[in-house]
Amino acid sequence: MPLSFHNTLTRQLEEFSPSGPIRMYTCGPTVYNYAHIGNFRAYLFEDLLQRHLEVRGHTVDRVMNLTDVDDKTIRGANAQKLPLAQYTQHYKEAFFTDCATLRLRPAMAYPAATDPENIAAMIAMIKTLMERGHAYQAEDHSVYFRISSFSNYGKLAHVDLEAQRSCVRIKNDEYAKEEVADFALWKAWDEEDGAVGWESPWGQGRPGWHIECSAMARRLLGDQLDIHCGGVDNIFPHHEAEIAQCECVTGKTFARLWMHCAHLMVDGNKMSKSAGNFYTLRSLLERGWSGREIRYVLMNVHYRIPLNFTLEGLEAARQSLHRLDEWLRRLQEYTADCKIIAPLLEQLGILQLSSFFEALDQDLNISAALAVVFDTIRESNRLLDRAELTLEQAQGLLAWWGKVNEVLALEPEPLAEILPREVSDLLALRQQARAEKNWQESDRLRDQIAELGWSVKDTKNEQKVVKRCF
RNA sequence: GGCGGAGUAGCCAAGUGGUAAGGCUGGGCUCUGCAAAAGCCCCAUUCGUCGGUUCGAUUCCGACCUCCGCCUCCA
Repeated sequence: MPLSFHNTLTRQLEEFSPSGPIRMYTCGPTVYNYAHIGNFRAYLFEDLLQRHLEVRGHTVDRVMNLTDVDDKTIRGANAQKLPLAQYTQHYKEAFFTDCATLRLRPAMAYPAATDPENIAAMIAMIKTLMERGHAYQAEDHSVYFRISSFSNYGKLAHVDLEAQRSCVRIKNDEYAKEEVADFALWKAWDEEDGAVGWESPWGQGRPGWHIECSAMARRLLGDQLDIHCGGVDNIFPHHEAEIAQCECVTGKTFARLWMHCAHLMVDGNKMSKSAGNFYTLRSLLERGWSGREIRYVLMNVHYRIPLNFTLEGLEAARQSLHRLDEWLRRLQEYTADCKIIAPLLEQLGILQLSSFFEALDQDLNISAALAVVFDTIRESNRLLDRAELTLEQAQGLLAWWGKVNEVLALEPEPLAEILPREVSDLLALRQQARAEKNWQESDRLRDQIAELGWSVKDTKNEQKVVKRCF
C-alpha cells in the first residue's frame, strides 16, 4: 500500500512516493519563552511523520528553524535588560531539553535566523525580489513584498485576496504599504530595536518573519521541498508568504506537500495564560507527569483533528502505558533464558501485525495503529495465559515491538529508582515472615514499607516493590 | 462577512454504502492468607438535528443547530 498524506494545497489525500532523500522543512519555535504543549503537539506530529517515513525506508533530511529575532524576542530581551542573543540562548537550550524529554528525533539542522549566513541569504533573496519588482521600499524604509505581483498568492489558504481588497482599502491610509496585505521582508530599525540590527542595502534593520523560513529552507534543502509542515495557523499568512517569496525568486514550486496539524485545546477551550489553563512541558513535569506520558497524549489523536488536552487524558495515557509496560515485562521474562533469535513476527493468530504500519501509511492514522498494538497485547496475553504462546512467537513479538517503537518511541523508562537500604532490609524481613506464614508480621512490614513511600505487591514467587507515585 | 476544522458510549477516539476498532473509567471473573497488582470477560439496535437518494446510510446529498480555528508575524 502506498503512502498517502493530506495535502493542504489540494485539500485531498495524495499518494506520496518520493525518490531519494526527503527534504522536509518544519517551522520551529520563536525562542522568547518556554514552548507550550500546543507548540509541542506540532513538533510531535512532525516527529511521528519523520519516524514513520524512516521506518518505511526513506531518508529524511529535516530542518527546523529557530526564530531568534522578532518583536517578542526583542521585547523580552529589553524587559530583562539582556542582549538579544543571551536572552534567546536560554530558551533555545530549554527547547532542546524539552524535545529530548518528549523523545523527539533531532532534525538535521536547526538554523537560527540571526546566524550570519542566514541573514546573508535573506538579504540576497530580498535583493532579487526587489530587482524583479516583487518588492518595494516604503516611506517607513521597510521593504515589503508586493502581493499583487504574485498571482498565486492565496492558493494555499484558498483565499481570494481580490475579493477582500475592497473592504480592506478603507483603513489603508495609516500604512506605508501599497496594500494592507503586503508583508514585511525587511523591517527598518527603530528605537525599540536598540542594539539589534543588521546592515543591508536598504539600511539598518532586521528580517521579517516569513523571509527567514524561505531563505533557510532554500539554503539547507534547496529550491524545492518534498514536505513542509506546521500548525494550521501558519497556513495564512506565513506559509502563503513563504511560497510567494520562494517562487518569485526561483520560478519553481516551493513545496509539493504541505501538512498542517490542528490546534490543541485545553478542557475544551483555547489555551491561554489568563484562563489559567496554560501548560508548558516543564509545568507538567513538575506535577509528576513524565515526558513519555505527555508524548502519548500529544500523539494519541490524529494530527488533523483538534486535540483536547485534559488531566483525565493524561491519566488515561498513564494507564495505557502501564498496560504496555506489563505486557513487555511479561514477554521479556518469558523469553529471558531463550537463546533463539526469532525474526519480527508478521502475524499472530488472525492479527496481521504489519497493519500497524499500514495504518500510518494512510495519513498517519495513529488511532488505528495503536488499536493494532492493543489488539496484539490482548491476544498475546490470552495465549500466554493458556501457555499457548511459543518462545519463537514471543521473541517475534518483541522484535515487532522494537520496530513499532522506532515510530512510537514509547518504550518504558529504564528503572533507575534505587531501593533504599532501609526498604530492602524490611523486604528481607518480610520475605522471612512470609516463609513462616506469619501473616500478621507480613502485613505490618508492608505497612511500614508503605510509610517509606514504597508499595509491595506479592506475586507467586516474590515480592514486587515499586515507588509510589501520587 | 470570507476560508477551514469538528460533533460516534461516562471520557478520549477509529471507521465503513450492508449493519459500530481501540484506550481510559465502570462491572464481573481468575489468581491470592489478606490486600494489591496482573490477566481475561462484559459494557452504543446506535453515530448533532431534520429531510432526501438507496433494497439498505453513521458513512452520499441538502438544510439547520452547536463548538473551534485562521483572515497583519500564535504550532
